[in-house]
Amino acid sequence: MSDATAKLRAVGLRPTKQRIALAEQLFTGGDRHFTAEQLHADVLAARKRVSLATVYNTLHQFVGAGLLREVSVAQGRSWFDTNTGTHHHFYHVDRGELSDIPGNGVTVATLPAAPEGTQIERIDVVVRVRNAPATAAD
Amino acid sequence: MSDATAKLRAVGLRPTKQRIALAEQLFTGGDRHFTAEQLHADVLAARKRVSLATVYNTLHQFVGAGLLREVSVAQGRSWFDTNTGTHHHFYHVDRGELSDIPGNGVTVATLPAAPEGTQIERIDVVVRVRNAPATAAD
DNA sequence: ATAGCTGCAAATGCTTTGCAAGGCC
DNA sequence: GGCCTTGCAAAGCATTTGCAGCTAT
Repeated sequence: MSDATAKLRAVGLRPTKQRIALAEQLFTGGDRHFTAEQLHADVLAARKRVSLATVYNTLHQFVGAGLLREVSVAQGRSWFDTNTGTHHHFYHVDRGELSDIPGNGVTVATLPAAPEGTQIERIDVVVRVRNAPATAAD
Repeated sequence: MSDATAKLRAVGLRPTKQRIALAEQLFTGGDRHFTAEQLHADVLAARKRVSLATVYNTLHQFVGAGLLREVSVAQGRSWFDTNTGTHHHFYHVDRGELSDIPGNGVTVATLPAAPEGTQIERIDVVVRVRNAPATAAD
């Protein structure tokens, strides 16, 4: 029926009701950026009952399974992204919203050498934007 | 005596004992990266008495005054940086340490257009590194 | 049947706040 | 002296955890 089930099995997670509900919510439609609470609210709105604790647990399992990516943009709140490919973000400071930077709007030209004994895991680029001030006339 | 006092006055902050103690701790020596608790421990080690609450409050005042920059790399913990110029960071995932990327090890080649009605405030590049696995021979 | 999951609520960890006492100008 | 600061402890949030009951296989 839903391929959410298949997706879960593929990464070795038992397809339970709540994991399926969350997976359908997340992987249906385009890319999404959200916090645990937002997702929880969405699932409840879809009349599926899942506790916040389970949302958190599941989110981390999904990240571990490579189904999601976690993004650090604001202290005190975790953001998740269904787009696990290479791309970067806009973070709207005033509105507290995260969005993908379309296409290859950002390119990191020079790669730094990782410090002794370390290797690069990932590069995160966050372009912080804010409401533009009113134009001259006003 | 200490130019910490002058620095504080320059940004309109009354030079109190604790603000001076924190400023001296921060702006003496090279660039520093730290969390509120680390700074608190350092100040106590220097035999200055400042409460954690005051450290947090002061840190935010310093950020507001442009004396410090706040960096978001890990959820649940705020990092601060005495280097307010344009530069980027390495975040050592395994050790939970933040450090500057020397020189211009990173260059953002293409600047994305900010979304309608917004303007770019700042671009943060965080290169996440982790311990390199043991080499082949083991 | 059984190992793995879920939900609740309590616990945790970082950060903020309220308010009385204290310090700088 | 007056107003801004500080400190303590309590409050606040987001997130994690313990454990009994439930469920997919």
